[in-house]
Amino acid sequence: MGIAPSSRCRPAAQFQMVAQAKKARKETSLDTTEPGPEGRKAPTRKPRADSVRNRERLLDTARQVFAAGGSGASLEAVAKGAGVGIGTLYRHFPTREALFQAVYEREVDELVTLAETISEGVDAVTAMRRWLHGLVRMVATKRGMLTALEPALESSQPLFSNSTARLLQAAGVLLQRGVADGMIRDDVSGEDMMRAVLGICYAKQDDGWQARTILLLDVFVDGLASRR
Amino acid sequence: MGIAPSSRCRPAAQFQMVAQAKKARKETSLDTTEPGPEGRKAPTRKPRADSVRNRERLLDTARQVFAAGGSGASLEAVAKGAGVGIGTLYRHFPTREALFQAVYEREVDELVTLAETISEGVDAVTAMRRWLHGLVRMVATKRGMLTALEPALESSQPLFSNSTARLLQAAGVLLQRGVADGMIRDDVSGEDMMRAVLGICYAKQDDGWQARTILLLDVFVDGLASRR
DNA sequence: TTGCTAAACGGAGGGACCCTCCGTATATTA
DNA sequence: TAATATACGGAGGGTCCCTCCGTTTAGCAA
Repeated sequence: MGIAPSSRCRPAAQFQMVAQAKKARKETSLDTTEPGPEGRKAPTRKPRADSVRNRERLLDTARQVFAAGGSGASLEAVAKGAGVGIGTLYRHFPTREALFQAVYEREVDELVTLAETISEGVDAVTAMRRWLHGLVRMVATKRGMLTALEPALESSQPLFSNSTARLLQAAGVLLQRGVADGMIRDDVSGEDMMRAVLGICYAKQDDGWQARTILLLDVFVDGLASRR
Repeated sequence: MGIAPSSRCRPAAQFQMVAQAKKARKETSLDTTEPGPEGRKAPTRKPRADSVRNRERLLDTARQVFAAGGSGASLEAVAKGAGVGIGTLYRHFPTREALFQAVYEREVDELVTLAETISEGVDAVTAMRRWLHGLVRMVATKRGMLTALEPALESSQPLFSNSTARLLQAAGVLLQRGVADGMIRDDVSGEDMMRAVLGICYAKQDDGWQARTILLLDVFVDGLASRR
């Protein structure tokens, strides 16, 4: 019910999370090509098949559950939907954030790809505008996406996740193009911009939502493009 | 954790709230000069002293608790802090929102007053810029304020609260001045603007927060001021 | 003052979730 | 096939939500 679909908060849990966040890390980055900084002692076993399968199921289910119910959706519902115990869910994704991150990594990928392809043969401001329109369209389609992008703005994590960094960088590149051409002011960073953009995207998605949001983003881009 | 300090959501509670929202109304508007549309039958009793006192205490405590912990803060903490039972809290403020609304009505008052006084003798765009800077300063001071303003963007309520309406109107008036002078585009409503502005104000409040936010709002205002 | 009674109080209680812990089950490997 | 490193599941303790109802008390009239 918050400003996003149902979204937000999670009362006092955050205090425990602080303590917990550390021992998380490990399992989350299962796919980052990281053969191990320390030379593995034993020639580690192959990961168990059921583990891999469950992880996949959890991700699939989480995607659906979050899309339907916002980030506030129950983790227990995700576990049940995936047909695994709650313990299994927590083992794979020690924090709520870890799960989000894993689920929506792909969404971010789409955005990054879009940023790369969209700027072909148009001026920087137009490219920026198109990218943001694309972003709105994607957010409109998959309501969970905003939730996923939210952590991109969290400065709490010491060094943000891979996909966050890539997202911010994609924004930064688009900005830079404009700056280089003298079409966009140079005092706004990719992070700044994404904060404003995602902020504008929040809010209840009622009828005219998409059109209004695009208008507001255009206004913002106009502001970016106004030299002063 | 959310984008706001701790903020947001309230898992599944919202379902019950739907059913509950109706019987709320009444007590909340205790101070709106409303002598009663229907002629009172019996010459109603004077409200009990303890009731008035408790209501006041709850508001005071809630102000502090929300400021410290965001809107996600426990209502039970508020009740305990005020030295009353949880039941008493719920009798006075049947929904979480009712409590917010009552607590922050005054904050909105400040904003509205600011909007009225700030536009003395300056052009419309400058007035708008100053008002937004003032808003950021206020948000920075009282962290709970954003939480309070959030419902301003909820289109869920059939007709929004009094203070919400006044806030949006204040924004609208500032906009109109600029439109009349031809300095501000005419296709953005007060509601649109507040959505963008409050959206931009969200996000973790880390060190450079205030300065960055002001920059982003300036960019937005530049966008508003660019005729096209 | 004293009683009466409407109004207000408080907190137990049933639910939903959160996250942890640990005994049990099983996929890999030898 | 046996040994064992891994993974599984869910009970359990905790927080918070909101409702319900027996108890207390402030206003008012006698």
